[in-house]
Amino acid sequence: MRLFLVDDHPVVRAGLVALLGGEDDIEIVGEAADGGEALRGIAARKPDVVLMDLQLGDGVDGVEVTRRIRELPSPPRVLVLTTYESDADIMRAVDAGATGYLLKACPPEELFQGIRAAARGETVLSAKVATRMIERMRDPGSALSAREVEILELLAGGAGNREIARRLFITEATVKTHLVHIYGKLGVDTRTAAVTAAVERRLIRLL
Amino acid sequence: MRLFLVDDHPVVRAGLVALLGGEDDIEIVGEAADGGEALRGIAARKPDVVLMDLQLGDGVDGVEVTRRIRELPSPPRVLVLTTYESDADIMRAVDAGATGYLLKACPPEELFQGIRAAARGETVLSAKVATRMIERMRDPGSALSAREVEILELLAGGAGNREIARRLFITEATVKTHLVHIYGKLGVDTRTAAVTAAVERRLIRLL
DNA sequence: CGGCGCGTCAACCGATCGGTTGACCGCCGT
DNA sequence: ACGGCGGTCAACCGATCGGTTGACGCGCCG
Repeated sequence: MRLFLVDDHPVVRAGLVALLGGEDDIEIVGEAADGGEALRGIAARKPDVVLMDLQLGDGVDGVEVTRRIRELPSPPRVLVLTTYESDADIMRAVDAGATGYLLKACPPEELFQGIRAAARGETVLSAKVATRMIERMRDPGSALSAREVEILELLAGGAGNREIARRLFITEATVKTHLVHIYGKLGVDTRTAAVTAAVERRLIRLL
Repeated sequence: MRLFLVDDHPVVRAGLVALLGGEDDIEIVGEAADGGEALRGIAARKPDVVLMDLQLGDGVDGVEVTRRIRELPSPPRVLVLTTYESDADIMRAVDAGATGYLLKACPPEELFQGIRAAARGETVLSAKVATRMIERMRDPGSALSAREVEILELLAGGAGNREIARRLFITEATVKTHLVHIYGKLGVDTRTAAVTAAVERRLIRLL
């Protein structure tokens, strides 16, 4: 099987090469440190599976690169191998066409099996990632409404209830009602915690 | 020179072993995936330099492990090798006694030279980290103190003044004093705005 | 030596926030 | 047509926060 590596850390690429060198059925046909290199290399080397990090450093998002790869003619499977397990990252990666989602902290054997499974077209998730997903399924009510996200964005800017009310043309009372709902859905109990929780889940974006 | 690796990712450890295997003057005498393993291993193997990741996964902070290592009798140098370059991480690591701070994204050659420099007791910083530090120096007025950053991090977690006080073993009054200073330096006037401002300036990192 | 910045603490005040209860309206799906 | 959900508003209370003033000890640097 032909494998292509995309990771901005030389150390990680070297580690994958070293680890996978012992697996006879896996051949590493190329590496890339950023999105452009990845797309060019993959078009040229025609791998079966791409191992993709989501944090590519140069500001490029691995999710976008994944999407572009999947738009190629007869595209390879893309297996995400990254550090974090935020549900937003997982959802976005799957949405972009990723075949699986593994964590860098997983034991090497899980990685080997995951790559082989991905090559067969199977969906593969790290244990921690899988539990996260089903927890999310179980409570679909935790999705924030558009209005609540709007409130959250102003919240992140440091606005007080009064200012949020003014900017959204509603009363302070309504803002407080929304906040209580947001707290409930995010599992927090202060405005500041709500902001960080929302950022972690990529519900809102800073800057 | 005797080197010890601390990183919770098997892939990264394998990568370091592979990369450093080509350097004749560097011998890897041990590895650890978490804080406890690290302290036991280092006490037993007596390395000259420890390569330390700050994100150790099991909830343990690499900074704390670094501090403990430096409290050992005739401690090894600790060279931090991690993914991020937030001011908070850098300052806390240096404060804990780290000899240097390198980024995983740095070219291997920089890593090799860094390890050798650390063994000689020199302070070594990645280029990006160094620029960050001098930018800080140029405008000391707006630079937050280590203590203030510590407060900011708890703030970002949604902690109230009381909880911050409890966790830092100081009184609520002191926390409020710090907050006023932080507001002044960041040019904001609420706690939530302080968090977003700090994140944007990469003074702290979420998650 | 004398500042100066940092970190610590105290007491106080008004403003704001967190949380609750209860209510009304409009839209959507069964 | 009815129920459910999202969005709106109100009034209330205790808890917390924001901001101020004033104070003390410490280490660093000129």
